[in-house]
Amino acid sequence: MNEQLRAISELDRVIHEPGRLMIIALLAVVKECDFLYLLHETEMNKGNLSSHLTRLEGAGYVEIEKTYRGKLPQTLLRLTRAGRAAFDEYRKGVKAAF
Amino acid sequence: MNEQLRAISELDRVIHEPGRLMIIALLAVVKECDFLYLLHETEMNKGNLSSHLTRLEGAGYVEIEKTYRGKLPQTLLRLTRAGRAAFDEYRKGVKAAF
DNA sequence: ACCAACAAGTTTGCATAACAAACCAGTTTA
DNA sequence: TAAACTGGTTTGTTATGCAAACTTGTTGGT
Repeated sequence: MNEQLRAISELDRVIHEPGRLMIIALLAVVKECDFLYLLHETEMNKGNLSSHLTRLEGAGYVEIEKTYRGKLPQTLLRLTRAGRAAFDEYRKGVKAAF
Repeated sequence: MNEQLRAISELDRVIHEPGRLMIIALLAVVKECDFLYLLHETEMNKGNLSSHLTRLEGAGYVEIEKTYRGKLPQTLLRLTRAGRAAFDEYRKGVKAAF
């Protein structure tokens, strides 16, 4: 297998999924945001966004903090250190593949 | 949605799958090859490779020609014009996303 | 001549995964 | 006080990727 194909085959599938890639790319820039911001920015539906976030949390890439804004629930999201590292790695892989 | 996210969300899912991305990246370079070459080069198993190729054929991205090498069957693969165009588009999307 | 092993793929079955609809707890508005 | 809205989560269905098993034919051994 050549280098290009190797790079492709080693891409992190958790990050590779476009829905999650959008989430991570956003969090990499804004550091922290809430569920609704992600919802509007990514144009996903709520169920979808929720499950992708849960998946990212399970992978240790995203931190989910549940709090309140006034009396309404609010979910805050941040990239973990591991998440940032995985994203950097993913980008290196993409660069290597193209 | 910002430009980066738009680019991500519009990535062609048929091409985005790493298995198929490897196939297409290879075919984009070599123009034509056979099943076994792809098999060894991508390190997939046969079943997997076969179904990805069928999917790519269904999308109109790859042409499958069944022939013989001596008495043994041989399957030749080429990118179609549409396949090349889709791959170019995909790469533009990736560039735009990172 | 016959049977086992191999070549080149394809089909089948299963476990995940993505997606959207339905749901839920609490809050604000009319 | 009931209807509608907020901010999500859970559930159910569909699709997908994957590998094991199968298929069709060929070659090799005895």
